[in-house]
Amino acid sequence: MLKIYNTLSRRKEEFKPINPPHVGMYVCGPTVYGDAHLGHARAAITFDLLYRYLKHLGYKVRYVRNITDVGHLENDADSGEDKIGKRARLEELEPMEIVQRYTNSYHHNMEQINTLSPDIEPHASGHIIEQQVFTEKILKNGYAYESNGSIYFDVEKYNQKYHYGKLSGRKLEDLISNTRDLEGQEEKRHPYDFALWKKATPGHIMKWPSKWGEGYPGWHIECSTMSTKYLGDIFDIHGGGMDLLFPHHECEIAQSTAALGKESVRYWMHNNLITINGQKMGKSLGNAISLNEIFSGNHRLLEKAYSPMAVRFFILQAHYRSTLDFSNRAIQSSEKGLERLLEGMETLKKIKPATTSTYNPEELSKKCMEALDDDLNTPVLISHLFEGVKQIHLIASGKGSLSADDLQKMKGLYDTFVFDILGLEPEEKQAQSAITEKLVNLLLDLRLEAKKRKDFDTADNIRAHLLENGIEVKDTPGGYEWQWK
RNA sequence: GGUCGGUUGGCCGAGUGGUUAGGCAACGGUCUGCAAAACCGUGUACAGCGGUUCGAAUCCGCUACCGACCUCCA
Repeated sequence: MLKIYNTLSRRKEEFKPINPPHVGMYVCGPTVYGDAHLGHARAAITFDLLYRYLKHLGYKVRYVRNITDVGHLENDADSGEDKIGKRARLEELEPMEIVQRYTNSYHHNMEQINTLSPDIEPHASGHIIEQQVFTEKILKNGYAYESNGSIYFDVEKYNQKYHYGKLSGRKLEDLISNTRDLEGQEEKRHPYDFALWKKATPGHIMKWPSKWGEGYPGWHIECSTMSTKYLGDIFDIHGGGMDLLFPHHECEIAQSTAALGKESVRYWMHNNLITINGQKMGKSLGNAISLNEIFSGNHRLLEKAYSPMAVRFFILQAHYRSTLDFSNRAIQSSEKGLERLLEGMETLKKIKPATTSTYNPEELSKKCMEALDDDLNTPVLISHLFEGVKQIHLIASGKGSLSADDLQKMKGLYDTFVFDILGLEPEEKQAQSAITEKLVNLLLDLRLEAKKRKDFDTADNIRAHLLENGIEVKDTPGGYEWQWK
């Protein structure tokens, strides 16, 4: 039975869909004004894992992940400007050109790390009207007010009936004393009120007409609007990064509750952040490593390039609710661990069935399921898979055996957990043309003959040269194996 | 300042009242012409101080340190 940690209750809860076998799942996607970084990968992989596992359990999942392509307010010296618009001016591009470029780039990266596409990927810019309608509902219910062409959410009014801060564990009184003074807040009744619709300043390039004048939607309204549009007023799971918990998700709850009179989300799930040298990685901190940089090794903090699968495995080796500290050393150990796991699966393929079994794959399978059922505990799952690899080697070296039936189960288990659920895939080996293969085999045949003559100088020479060219040779009794390194 | 979370062996990272997490690295051995791979074996880990308990890394309290959120962020 699957248990997931619900941020709302701060404990693990049994997962019960509202309308089984259907599951609705909404995840906050990227704001497309820059390349995706490690943090985007972690969120995407966390919820990809959940998506894959729910499907494995037989649920019919609708996975919705948005693309934020409407500029949000940026709070720096150029306050009032939005990110996408600012980027567009710098690069002298149409805002939608920026959006398209980074959306494409995001999709490409997500494909590289082997995440499945969401079933629906709504764009905020394609739902301006819905967001206006949603805002009107909140206005009509009396939880928002118009001020100088902008619409703000009335947090205090809301808090009289509901609890603003229930998700992040805050009280309004605390918020009152802790809200920073920001520019341009005279329009708001209270500093913690937030915009549902913002009037466009003259220089603002991304804007749409509305009954309140030219403007653009507020920071949080797109998620309330699009999640309920595609998943219904009440749906099962809402996910996102820990950093979105407040204020973003808190505001979402307030908006949806104010508009619909009920809470939309049953289970709130948050993945933790990736740190670099113990510090949060973030664009604003300038220490974010983009996925393109990781895959190319082109970043001052990187000793070398790391493959998409090394990144995926690295992320899965930590529990999604723990911070994960990135370092060359840490990801290199994951890289090697993944190799060992995949090689174990190759070894498994070569095992010949026996009449009896010394190992029970079903117990392993059970333990793996239990790990996932326990709030997606992938590190424990992976540790079980490594235990299994130990058994595979034992059996392959003749110190154990598997019946044909158990062998089949073992293979099925690994395919299911490693490929289908963890979403790992064998590294792409260097393209092997038939002619290369023949030449390598020819060299190794010659080496074998040299070895028979006890001409070890020649044999070692061939092996060393092949290794220089990325080919690793392993001797076997009376023969050899080789692979691209 | 407020709120929340963390501190596990050389590194990463699970666990959470009594039993080996796991990976990487290291060391010894088997195998090998030598390697590689594989296998076998090896680590007196739970920030500090008190308390509860037959028993605590795990519960409680205090202290120290680190981090996150409170501002756009995965």
